[in-house]
Parts: sequence; C-alpha cells; structure tokens
Amino acid sequence: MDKSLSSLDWTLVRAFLAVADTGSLSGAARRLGGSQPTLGRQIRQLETALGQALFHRRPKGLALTENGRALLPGAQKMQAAMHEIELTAAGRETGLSGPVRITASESVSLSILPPILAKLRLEAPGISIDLVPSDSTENLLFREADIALRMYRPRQLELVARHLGDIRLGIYASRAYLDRAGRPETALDLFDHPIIGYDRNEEIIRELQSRGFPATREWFAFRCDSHTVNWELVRAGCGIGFGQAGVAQADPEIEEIPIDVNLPVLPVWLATHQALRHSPRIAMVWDALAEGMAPHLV
Amino acid sequence: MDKSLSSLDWTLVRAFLAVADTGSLSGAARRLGGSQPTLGRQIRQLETALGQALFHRRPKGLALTENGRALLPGAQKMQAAMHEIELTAAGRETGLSGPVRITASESVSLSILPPILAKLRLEAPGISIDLVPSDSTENLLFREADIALRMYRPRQLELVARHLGDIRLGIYASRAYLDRAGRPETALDLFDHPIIGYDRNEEIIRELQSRGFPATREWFAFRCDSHTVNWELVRAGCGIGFGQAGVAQADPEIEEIPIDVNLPVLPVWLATHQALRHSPRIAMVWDALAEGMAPHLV
DNA sequence: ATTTATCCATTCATCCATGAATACCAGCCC
DNA sequence: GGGCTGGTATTCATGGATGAATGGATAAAT
Repeated sequence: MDKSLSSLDWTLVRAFLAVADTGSLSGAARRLGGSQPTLGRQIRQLETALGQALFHRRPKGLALTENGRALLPGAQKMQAAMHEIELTAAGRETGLSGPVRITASESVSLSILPPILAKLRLEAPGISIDLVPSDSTENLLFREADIALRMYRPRQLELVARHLGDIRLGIYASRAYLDRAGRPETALDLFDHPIIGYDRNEEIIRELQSRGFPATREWFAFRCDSHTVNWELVRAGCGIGFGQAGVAQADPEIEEIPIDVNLPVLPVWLATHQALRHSPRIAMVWDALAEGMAPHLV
Repeated sequence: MDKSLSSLDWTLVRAFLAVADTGSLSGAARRLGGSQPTLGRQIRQLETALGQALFHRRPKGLALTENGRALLPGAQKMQAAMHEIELTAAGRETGLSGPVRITASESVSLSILPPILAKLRLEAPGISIDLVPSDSTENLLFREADIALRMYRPRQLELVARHLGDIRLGIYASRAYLDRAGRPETALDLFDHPIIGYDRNEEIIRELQSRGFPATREWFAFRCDSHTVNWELVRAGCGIGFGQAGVAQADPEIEEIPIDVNLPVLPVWLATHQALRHSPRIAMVWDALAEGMAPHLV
C-alpha cells in the first residue's frame, strides 16, 4: 500500500540473489552468514513488497518463478556494482594492516608457503593472512581472494599477472623403497616399478602422454588426484612418483632418480585484481611471495 | 579484521549515496525516511568497514573525501540497478490494485483531476492514487511518479509519451472587476488595465513577448509564478489575467474578454516509463486520464 | 520399511538497531 | 551580543529483527 514510498531495503535484493543462486533458504543463509528463518522472512518481505511471488516453494527448495527470473539481471547488476565498490575501496586503502586473502594450490600451500608467510608476519605484523588452498580458477574476479598463486597463466580480464619462474619436476622415490626394490637406471627400468599417478586429472595425464609415457589410468599402480596425498604415497615407499624438485630436495627420506625423461616444468604465476595491485598492503604481500618463491624456482 | 568475510551491508551503500547527495546526515535521513542518528551510525560503520574516511565532517554537513568520491560511480550503478529492479517488478505486476503515483502541474491537479480521479476510484476501488502536484521534469526516470501529465513534450529516453490535445488559453477577468473598470474591446484597451502576470517564469514571459506583448516583469501589475494563486488573483478582481479556457468556463464569476490576440495553446502530454506501460493498473489509470482530459482539450 | 538427510515454517527469548530527546557547535541576521 | 537556523554527536528506553530450537514433510538411501 504505502510501502512503495520508502522503496525497498537493498538487503532484500542480496537475499534474493543468494536464494536464487543456491536454490534454498538454508544454502543462502550459509552463504550470507545468516540464519534460515531470517532469509525466509526477507524473501517473504520482498515478495509482499513487490506484490508478486518470486519463488515456488518446492520440497527441494525454492525455485524462481517467471517474475523472479525477470528480476535476476537487475539484481546481478547490483551485485556487480557492489563488487566494484569493494574493489575500489580496497584498492585505495592505505597503511600496512588488514587482511589479505591468498589462494594457492594445495601442495604449494602446504610445503612452500608457511615459512614465507611466517617471515612476512614478522616484517608486517599488522597484516593478517587468509590462506585458501584451492585450484579453482575463478575466485579472483569475485574477490574471494586478493592474490592468487597459480600453476598456469591466469587469463581473466582485469587481472594483472606476473610469471615468477618455473618449478622443476623430477622423478622420486623414498630411499627405503629404492634400497628394497633397486634403483632404475634407464627409462625402461621404470616400467618394472609401481608408478604413483593420477586418476581423473586429465591435464597431467595428457602432458605425460605427449612426452612419450604410456600414461593411462591403468598404467599407474597407485592413483590419487590430490598432489599432496600423492606425494605422501611416494614418501611412504609405495613406488615411484613425480614431484616438485624443491619439496623433494628438502626431504631427507626422498631420493631423486637421475633419469632424463624430459619432464615438463610447472610455471608459477602471481595474480591480483588490477585495482588492488598498488594498495600498499597487497603490494607488500605480493613482493614477499615473489621473493620467497624465488629459491624454489628455476 | 574479519569483517571482509561477510562483505558489507548493502543498506550502507544506500545511506552513503543519500548522504553524498544531500550533503548532510539530516537531509539524507529525511530522504530515506530514517533518522539522523541512524544515518550517522551507518556512515561510521561503512567507514570503519572500509578502513577509510569517506566524508569530511564540516560544520555545514558532510563533504566527500577523495576516497568517498572514488566510490560514487559504483554506488550510483547500484542505485540504477535497484531502479531497474523496481521498474521491472512494477511492470510485471498483475491485477488492478495497488498504488499509482501521478504527477501533474499544480493547476491541473487542482482544477481538472479531482473529478477524473474520483470517477476512476469508483471503477477500480483497489487502485490508490498518489497525486504529486509539481512541474519538475525529471521525476519519471527515478520513479518518483508512475504517470506524468505534462504541459510539454517529455523527451527522456525510455519514456513513452502521448499527446492528448491542447488546452486553449484565454484572457479573463472577474465579472465584478469588469463591471467596475469597464470592458476592454481592443488589444490596445488592455493597457489601461492592471495585468496579472508572472515573476520569474521566463518561459511564459518569452512566449508572450514573441506574440507581441510588451511583457516584462514591470509591465505586470501583479506578479505571481504560481498558476493557481495567479488565477485566484484574477477571480478576486485584481485585474486582467490569462487562464485556461476549461477552468474559466466552469467559473460563473469569470468572464472571457473576447479579444483575439493569438495566444498560444498548452499542449498536454501523458507519459510513463515504458516498462510500466502495459501493467494493467497503470494502463487503467492512463486510459482514465486520457478519457477524462478529453473534454478540456481542443 | 526404516533410516537419514534434506529442506521450510513457526515459535519465542534475546539483543541490537532504532529514533526521540538533548546537548552542543557554527554561522547568520538583527 | 542575543536569538535563530541550520548542522552533528550522544544518550537511553523501546520495539523489531534475529537465530536457536523444534516440528513436519519429502526424497533418497539402506
């Protein structure tokens, strides 16, 4: 009746988007850090304010109605504008304190970053670090992370990326295993040993095939897509596997198998949103990462 | 510290925009229908969340800082998206009930619309009418009104407008005045009488001048920019003035002065946002206005 | 058939955001 | 200087939004 005067609360639109995205009140509540009853009320409030139903209440959750779908583009524009605001605000932040969110691959997060980040904390105690181990590619755009450390060249627009160098890969096994099963000396010898490889990681399998390995799922004696677990299998003496040179050299249990099979290298890229690049805080972490990674790269 | 997780409340951006626009917390509070302490808190909250000052606290109010100005474009995009949402939602509304906001010139609102709207209410009791007497030109875009009745051709994009016809203008005085001061018979005679005209309404003055009247502020014996008050001066017998034929003919106190001086006509336009045009509610009011205005037009 | 895991609606005590009231400050006009 | 009219900041009682808990319903899994 008279609610059209004070327009509608912008928070309701955010709730609408979250529910439309996740398809459920509970999911939206989790995403927004709220509670399911609150989300339910907000959606109902929005619907009565607009005088139309936006969702079908299904047993599995809430599904958009026609009317609801019509509002989606506008709501998304709103969200995009909100992101823009957050980005420019963060980019103009001065001072060396505040949170910085880093995303990096699981293995790098585990084996390389901790000492680097520890040193950084000593130099800039005001900076707090969120580390998100993940290989998902799209999380820089929506500011799920401020800085990404990736093993491939990021290609999104609006990102600034720098190639730090490459991580050398090698063939490794545990000393105990080699003592027991013997040390292969030629590439052919490798086939007498169990190989620790990957399951569904198409990328790595294809790379190996293109270099002459008969790499199929069946060829591997052990299969695990997680790089870190994979490496633990090597350390436990399950067989012969592939690993990062830096990680391997720091491990006294591990011995390199000196066969030249022309393995690829892993390119290491640093990336951030261009709006953030010159924020002092971000720049400091950026530099620390670039410097700290250097010893691990060729 | 950890507030960057749950992002920031979208309501704060609305508060930010309102304060930036109005230049004061109190002004923003008035616009948003809130209170000044609330606005103050919201701005402070936004500033601490972003870690930067957005406004200079001046004795006269709040002025944007550099950082604040940088956020303005994003905030405006957000507002625009919000308007889009409201428009599409309103455009998809079905059913013949709900509020419709009409804006029309003061004089038309006063003398012509009431009976039309009364009849409309009888036909569609579910529709409630907000009537905003105003000549401000820009209020359709931001949805301050759903339908505008204007005395000129609206030229905004995204608007659909229709020319209903023209209102004839004439020269009038009260019967009492003419009995007392005599009835002018030629255009020259007019100069012996006090003329009721306009003060700062450049448009009307220029129009009169282009038709051969020596219309300057000084030429008028009475000056008042409000059409309605201007007309009341005529009715009170202050002298000779200009008025709308329809209004004058309905008034037994008023007598037309039959001198042909080639007065202009007032074009009458109906306009609404194109997204609303086919909403049943809006369409109904639109038709009622078009039909109701017809007898007053030539 | 039973169990489990979803999800939504409802209730109710809690607590936080809200706004009326107030104090206070800086210009401005007389 | 005194009164007036804008403003902002602060306080404090209150009401409304919030979320934990609960109930109920449906689909998938055992």
